[in-house]
Amino acid sequence: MFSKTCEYAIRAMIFIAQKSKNGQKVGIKQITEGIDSPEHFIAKILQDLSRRGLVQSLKGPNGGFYLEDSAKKSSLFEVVKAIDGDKFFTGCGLGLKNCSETHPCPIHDEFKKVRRQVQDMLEKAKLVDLSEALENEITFLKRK
Amino acid sequence: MFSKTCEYAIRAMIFIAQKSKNGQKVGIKQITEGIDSPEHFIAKILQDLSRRGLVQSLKGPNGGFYLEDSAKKSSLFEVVKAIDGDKFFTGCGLGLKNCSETHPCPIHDEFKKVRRQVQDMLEKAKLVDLSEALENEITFLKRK
DNA sequence: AAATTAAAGGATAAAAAGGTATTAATATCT
DNA sequence: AGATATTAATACCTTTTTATCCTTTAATTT
Repeated sequence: MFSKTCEYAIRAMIFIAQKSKNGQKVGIKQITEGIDSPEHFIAKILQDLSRRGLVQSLKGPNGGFYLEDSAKKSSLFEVVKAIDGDKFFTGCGLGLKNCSETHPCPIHDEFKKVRRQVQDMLEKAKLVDLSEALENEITFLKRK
Repeated sequence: MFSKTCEYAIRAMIFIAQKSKNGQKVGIKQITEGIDSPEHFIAKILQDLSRRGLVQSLKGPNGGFYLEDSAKKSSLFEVVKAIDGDKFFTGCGLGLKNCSETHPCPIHDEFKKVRRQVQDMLEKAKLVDLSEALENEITFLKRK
């Protein structure tokens, strides 16, 4: 469903959300450790998300990644769009260029329903809430 | 959602279903033409599906691909599983190895719902029905 | 000034997508 | 029956995209 890059991005964002309470920041190494991902790869992904303003960062000692309050309110939908683009949410399920309402592909209507549901699910998934569930150990990103 | 290979596979299978009425067969070139796909690539995909018994083929003059009655009843779910595997339908949405009911990832439950819906949609999508809609020009695989 | 940490850019590896050439099977035509 | 034409199967090669790694630079604190 998502690219590997996107899976890492989602995991990292939820992790950062969890760790960045009252102004705390979290470094690449901790993130790598916390979500079990390749260090340099996640660094590059976060640079990307940082440029787009989805995550904040600070260099230097005690620097790291963190989320402003406004960023904590963002949803997985924004993360997914930033990394994987919106092809899934707007394009044809069978990859046809000229698929449309008036010229639909064989799975046009059904696919539309499904992707609407995916989008709903992602929009409802706010980083604040996800990180809270993580904090309360209702959900997990790593082996116990 | 699906790999490009899988998109081609689905398009090809629906096209073959449409063309293989009363024992007729359809060659690679026609398929390529009919679904707008790279010739040799689709050939390779069909070999794969043929080995798995999802499509039938015959070499030689007037040879080509066709579907037995039983194969026409198969659904897109089987096609997708044959090409992309069942990772999407069984694996974790965030790519976690050890995600489970008792140790769920942050989107575990929601993802389960979505993928259940995708599977339902694919299981209901039988090749016979899809090819009929195509025949009646209710749906399309190519530019008009 | 020194130490720390992210940013940036590129190098390498692996996987997916697409292409080429050869071989095997089958029908048709002598 | 045998030769020929046709068509899918097989094996291998190239390109493109995705994923991963490494090295250097820039910013910030102490």
